[in-house]
Amino acid sequence: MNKPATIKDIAQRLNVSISTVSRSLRNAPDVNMETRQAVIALSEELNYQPNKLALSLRQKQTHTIGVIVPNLDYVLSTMVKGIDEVALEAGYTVMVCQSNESYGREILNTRRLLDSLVDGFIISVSSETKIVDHFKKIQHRGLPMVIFDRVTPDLTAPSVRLDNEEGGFLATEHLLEQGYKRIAILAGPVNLGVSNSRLEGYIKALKKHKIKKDDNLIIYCDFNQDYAYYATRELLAMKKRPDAIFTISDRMAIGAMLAIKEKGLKMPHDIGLVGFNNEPVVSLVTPQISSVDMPSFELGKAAAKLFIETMHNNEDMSHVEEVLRPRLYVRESSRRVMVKTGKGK
Amino acid sequence: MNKPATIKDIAQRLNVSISTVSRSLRNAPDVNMETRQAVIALSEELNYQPNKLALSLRQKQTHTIGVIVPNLDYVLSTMVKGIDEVALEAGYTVMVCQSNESYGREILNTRRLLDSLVDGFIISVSSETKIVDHFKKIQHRGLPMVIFDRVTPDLTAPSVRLDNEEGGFLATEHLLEQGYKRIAILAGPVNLGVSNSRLEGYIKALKKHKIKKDDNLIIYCDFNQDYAYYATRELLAMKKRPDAIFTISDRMAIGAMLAIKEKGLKMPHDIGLVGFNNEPVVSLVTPQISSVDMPSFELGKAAAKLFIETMHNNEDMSHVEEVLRPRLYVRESSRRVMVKTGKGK
DNA sequence: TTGTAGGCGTTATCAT
DNA sequence: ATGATAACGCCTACAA
Repeated sequence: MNKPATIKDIAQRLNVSISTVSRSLRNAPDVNMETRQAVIALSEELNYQPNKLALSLRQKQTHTIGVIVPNLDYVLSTMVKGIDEVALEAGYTVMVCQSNESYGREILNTRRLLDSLVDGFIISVSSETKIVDHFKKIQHRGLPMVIFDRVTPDLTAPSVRLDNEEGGFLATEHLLEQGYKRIAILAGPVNLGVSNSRLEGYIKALKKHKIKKDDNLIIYCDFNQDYAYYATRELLAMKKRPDAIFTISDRMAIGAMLAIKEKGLKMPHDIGLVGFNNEPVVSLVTPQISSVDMPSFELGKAAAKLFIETMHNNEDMSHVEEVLRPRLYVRESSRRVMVKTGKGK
Repeated sequence: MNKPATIKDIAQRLNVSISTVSRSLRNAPDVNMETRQAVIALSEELNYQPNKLALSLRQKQTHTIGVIVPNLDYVLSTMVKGIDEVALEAGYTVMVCQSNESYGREILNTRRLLDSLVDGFIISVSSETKIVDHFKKIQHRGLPMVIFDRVTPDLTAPSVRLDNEEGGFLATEHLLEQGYKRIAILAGPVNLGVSNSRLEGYIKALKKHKIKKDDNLIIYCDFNQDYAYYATRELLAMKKRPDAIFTISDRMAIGAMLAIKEKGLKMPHDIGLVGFNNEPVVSLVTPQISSVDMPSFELGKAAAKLFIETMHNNEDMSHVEEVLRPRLYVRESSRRVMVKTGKGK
């Protein structure tokens, strides 16, 4: 039940004024060595910790970063870990809110964090979000904000993301090089930036290899194992079925895999499969699934670093755009011929 | 750049005193209808939000709960989601810190959260933690604290956990009923409570079925896929190798599975396997792995509810112990004969 | 070198 | 019904 000590307590016990104590504790210039030492000694004895609320109230910063993420699955929780690491290092505390991919929830979270007087935001946008006024409100308040992973063109803010187009390109070109001809793509929700970019990469690779795009092989579906399963079933029921599938997430790759197995097709012989994210699960299933690696931890760290910079930098950083390069991990699900890229992790 | 409005702003614009505004906003009894309405109207127009720092400073509560977890893997992040849900509902904000299974980091997190003046704690203990003085400090401050999932006998605090012994019992008895005779267990780290309890359940089941315990079949190892893999290799190299393995986590079950496959043994025919937690991954691998379900989300919610109760309740709740019952999901890795328990999820 | 006083935004007590 | 004022814990001119 012992209440934390305050500078007032220390001042009283030492018969000095509050300001002297305050000064001593923050080693201000004008203060007698002896009094200072006495203050420090006593403050340590009493286990003095400055009251953060009072501090924050006074200096109008909470040293807290509001982080909003659509969920806490493997990839995002790894990113958050990266953010946490860097933020802690820089003396910031992180407050994480999940929007559960819900637009309404995201607005709520933004408001809550704004009410909590966080010093700024690090954000990954929910898949449901089309209007971003709630985020603009943040900027309108003059608070720094960094977007990561899922960026959106509607927001002018510093951002960190993977080169998703490159990722889509890598995956698709790999399949082409393995001799697959009719490559389908399970792209994510239509409005989501990452989906589009990965799709762009897919199209680019086809173009480069002079394969003409077949819209029947481009399936938009939710970031979801079940959807991917059903979508794949339909793909495999086509007269001219695809001989390879690129899914823009591993979760979807799993769904596709289940449908492929159910149909009795063998990977990589009958059909090739490549996922995205390189989550641990891809090397646990049989066959192991090739996947484009998402450097989650690094990306999280980069986002936090960029935030700190934005924070300490008066210049306008809103056009800074950090792009990490993806790498493909080739595994059993798509390896038919000699391997050209990295293997395992 | 528009700074948030304060009651002072409102007071000035309305030519009334600060206290009148304050009263109007918190519909206190003594206040004129007209002035109140004027205040409310303006406060809405200015989008007034009370400053949480000032509030907290004044009333000495932050409405924030500090949550410390060893990691944010599937199980724990689901639990945190449960905590979050209930806390939000009750008007609390949650601050999550990961200890990364590190004792030192846990101490650091405790201190940070204490410094942040959280109103209390919801904690799951790191596997490395043997001394719990840092947690006792919390109680010493008079702050409520609830332990969940990984409880420890050294701490007298309200807790929520799974009946781990029952879980161990269920898994083991199931294997026995499937006709397995030599059942090995990959128990976790020795000091960890959950490990011991699940092991207790295992032993209890053996006793009940008059099988004598063989210490060579009890392997203590880290909560870790690789360790489990190597441990299983050794088990399978024994002269009289086990014909079933119960691992106290799914991660470990995966490790065991890899070793089993490598050895060329078939599940469930040659050897049975049961895991713990019932993570989604167990039904993605081949064969699908039987597992004791951990109701993570529910457990998280229960922990938060218990916290809120403890908070609002003056009585001593430190001996309240909520225990959730586990349930076994039988899958391919251990189903040899007629099924008696639930299937799928 | 040290102390006094005002303020951060809010609520609560006491007058008016 | 309303207003002044002190207080929460801290910092910082300014005064001494």
